[in-house]
Amino acid sequence: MYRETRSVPHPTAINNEPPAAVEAALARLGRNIRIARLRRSLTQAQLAERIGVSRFVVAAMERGKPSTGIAAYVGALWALGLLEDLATVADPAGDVHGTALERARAPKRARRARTLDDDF
Amino acid sequence: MYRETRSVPHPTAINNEPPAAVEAALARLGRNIRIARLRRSLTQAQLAERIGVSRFVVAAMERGKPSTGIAAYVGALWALGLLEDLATVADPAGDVHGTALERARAPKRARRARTLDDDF
DNA sequence: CTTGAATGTTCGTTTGGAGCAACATAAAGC
DNA sequence: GCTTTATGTTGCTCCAAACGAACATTCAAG
Repeated sequence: MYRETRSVPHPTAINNEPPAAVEAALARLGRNIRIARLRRSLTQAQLAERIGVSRFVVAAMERGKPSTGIAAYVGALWALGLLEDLATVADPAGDVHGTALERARAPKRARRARTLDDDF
Repeated sequence: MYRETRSVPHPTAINNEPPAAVEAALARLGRNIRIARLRRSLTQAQLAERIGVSRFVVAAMERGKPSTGIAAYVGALWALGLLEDLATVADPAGDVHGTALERARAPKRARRARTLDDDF
């Protein structure tokens, strides 16, 4: 019997009540996208057309809506010529924890690390 | 009549067939998240629990699935201690187009810019 | 090598996201 | 001021994302 994770139907927690830090990050990202759009004198509808979604999705993104698909966000960055900014996100080269702690390992699967490495 | 945007039922284009650049960016982001997770010796299920989703969502993210909600991705960065990497994305301060071309404007709404500024 | 755990994969069910419409509001430009 | 147009908001329909379960596969550690 084997509980995969927990028992939630579909109302995903992360979408309904994201951690404050996540919510703040999304809000800022949305604001940034909005500013970039306005600087380029694009309407929500125009940006939406370039991305291939409705204007409501653009509006939702600019409010930092958590449940909107990531493709819309990345598509917006792409349409605004800001896609390169994503390259540094979670980049292994800049991952302090990684480069410092790993040092010659590259496991393809995780393994129980019940050591004192419980960094949380 | 008033056509808001165009007539697509729901199978959003951006999710089904993202531009190659977008697809590549998502694939890389997924790989980066996976590497960061493995470096921290976390299983997909463990990371999923921290985020508040099922392990399948984590697996989907690591494959760069476009239609997965952005909250899951940002939540993963958060759970991995990499949230700060998002701060620079679409940051107005680093937006070349903006800082150079704007120079003293902050419109709250877009307006027809039919000039030769059609940067696309 | 053996074994157990992590990951991949598929299926059915449920719920919410995305599209569209219609209208309200507000700001930009005259 | 007035007009135009971008943006906000609500309600509806439809489809896919997320869940859970069960099983196959593949790696890691002993």
